[in-house]
Amino acid sequence: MPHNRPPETAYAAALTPMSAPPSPSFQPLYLQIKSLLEAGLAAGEWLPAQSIPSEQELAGRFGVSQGTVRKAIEALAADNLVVRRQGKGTFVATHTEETASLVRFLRIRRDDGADEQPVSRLLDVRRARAGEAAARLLAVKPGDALFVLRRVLDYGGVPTVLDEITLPATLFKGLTRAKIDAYRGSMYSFFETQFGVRILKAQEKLRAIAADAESAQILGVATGAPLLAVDRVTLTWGDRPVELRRGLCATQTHHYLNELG
Amino acid sequence: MPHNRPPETAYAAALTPMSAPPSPSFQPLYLQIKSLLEAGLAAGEWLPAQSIPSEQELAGRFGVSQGTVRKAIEALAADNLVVRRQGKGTFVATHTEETASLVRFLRIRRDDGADEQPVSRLLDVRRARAGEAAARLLAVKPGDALFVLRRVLDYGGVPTVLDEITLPATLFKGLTRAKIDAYRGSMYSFFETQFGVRILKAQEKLRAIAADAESAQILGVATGAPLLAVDRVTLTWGDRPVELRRGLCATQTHHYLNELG
DNA sequence: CAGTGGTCTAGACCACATC
DNA sequence: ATGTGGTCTAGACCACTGG
Repeated sequence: MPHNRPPETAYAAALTPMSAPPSPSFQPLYLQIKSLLEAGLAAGEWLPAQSIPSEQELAGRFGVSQGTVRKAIEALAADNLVVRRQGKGTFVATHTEETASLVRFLRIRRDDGADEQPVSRLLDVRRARAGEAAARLLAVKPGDALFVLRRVLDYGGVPTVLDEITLPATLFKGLTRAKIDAYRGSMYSFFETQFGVRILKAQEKLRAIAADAESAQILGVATGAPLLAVDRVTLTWGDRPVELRRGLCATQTHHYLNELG
Repeated sequence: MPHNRPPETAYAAALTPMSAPPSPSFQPLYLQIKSLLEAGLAAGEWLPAQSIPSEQELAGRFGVSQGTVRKAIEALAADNLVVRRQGKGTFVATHTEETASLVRFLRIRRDDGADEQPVSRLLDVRRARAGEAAARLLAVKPGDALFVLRRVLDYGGVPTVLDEITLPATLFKGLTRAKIDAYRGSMYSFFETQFGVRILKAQEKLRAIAADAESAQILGVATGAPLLAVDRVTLTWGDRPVELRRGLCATQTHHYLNELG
């Protein structure tokens, strides 16, 4: 079998094998293929929970060996973009039907280690306009329309986390309190299925602050009591920010868990 | 080349290829080899910063192909146990001369994003005996000898983190204040080079607490001010705990950064 | 130059899921 | 029986390092 086969699709024409003349921005084949697959995923070519083509199929399409496609897909799986299932196929990752979603994006745990699922209680949904800070973090213009919703997470009936969630209105057109109340499932599953907004990663900054009167009342602590403030920026494809979230956590019986590898 | 070659060393005799009769606790060859290499690392067969044998060498020693050894080593590298350097070899990971160490195990950052290296100031070193809680977390017996040291991390000259570090005396024989003061480098580099204690991973639990009088005075905040409390259990080979650490962080100008993948 | 890890290919066979 | 991903092998060539 000759090493240089003819390109079989438009894809293959864009690929640069390692044997090509050296270039300052060279990428190995499998990373180029990973990027192509990532672009397809971002473009919605394959939807969450659907399977992507088999390794054989992709190898033929790209004009490379199965092993090279495998390395690309393994890299996607390492980034939590797809899930591989032996005997079945490779599937686009989703926040629905995924227990990992709660573990991945909700780090609050009971002190005794028991894994207790919180119950979410929506307080209010309002419209607002982006201030300077929010606009910068969300990559929108100051004055752009936003949704701001607040909710409480009850752990074993005890209010423990007060979340204020800020969303750009353009990405969440038609969001209403009724829709949120009607939805069964996690917030990010809601974003994904109802608005096509795929949450991929997030950055959190943690601080200790003193509770203001309102937060204290909602969380059942004294005004001025120390609270764990978790400021999250949530990202989708291309590291575009799509959510701002401030969580205030009462840490008398619960804590924020982090594993350092 | 025949598929079934004779075992070349005692290692190879212990390996179970996939073609063997199915067993309840089967592991693929590359994971078995990973375990063997991990055992060698834990036993100190290759010391930090030294190189391990080449892929070819190991493939011969284990009686498997180079590709299988490669997968084992790649898994070790993903666990931060070794570092691969093209053209040079594969090296045992170390906390010295490693900028990643600070990034990996110290998550406090300045709010403005500038990466400022903290300066460590040792307050005191004392001997103590393990209470119930410390004994359980450190897997020692209550009453066992401990070292407890306290230090302050100054960021830009401003005291920001107050650490209380608890160590089992058996693992850190001969630890004195003078030795710590004399050492240039990170705490974990100190453990590694002076006591042969290799820090591999850690688990942190974060809470917001009110500053007691002494901590407040050291950190330059008011008594009762909210502080971020970071309770860390640090682990070495075999997930054996070797350090307990409580960090109290003033989060007026700094925060604890966490990336959720 | 030789030796190392990094990429890529080709093909065999195994384990699992579905029909 | 078929198709999927998972393991393993063998060998080629590339890229980087150092003598």
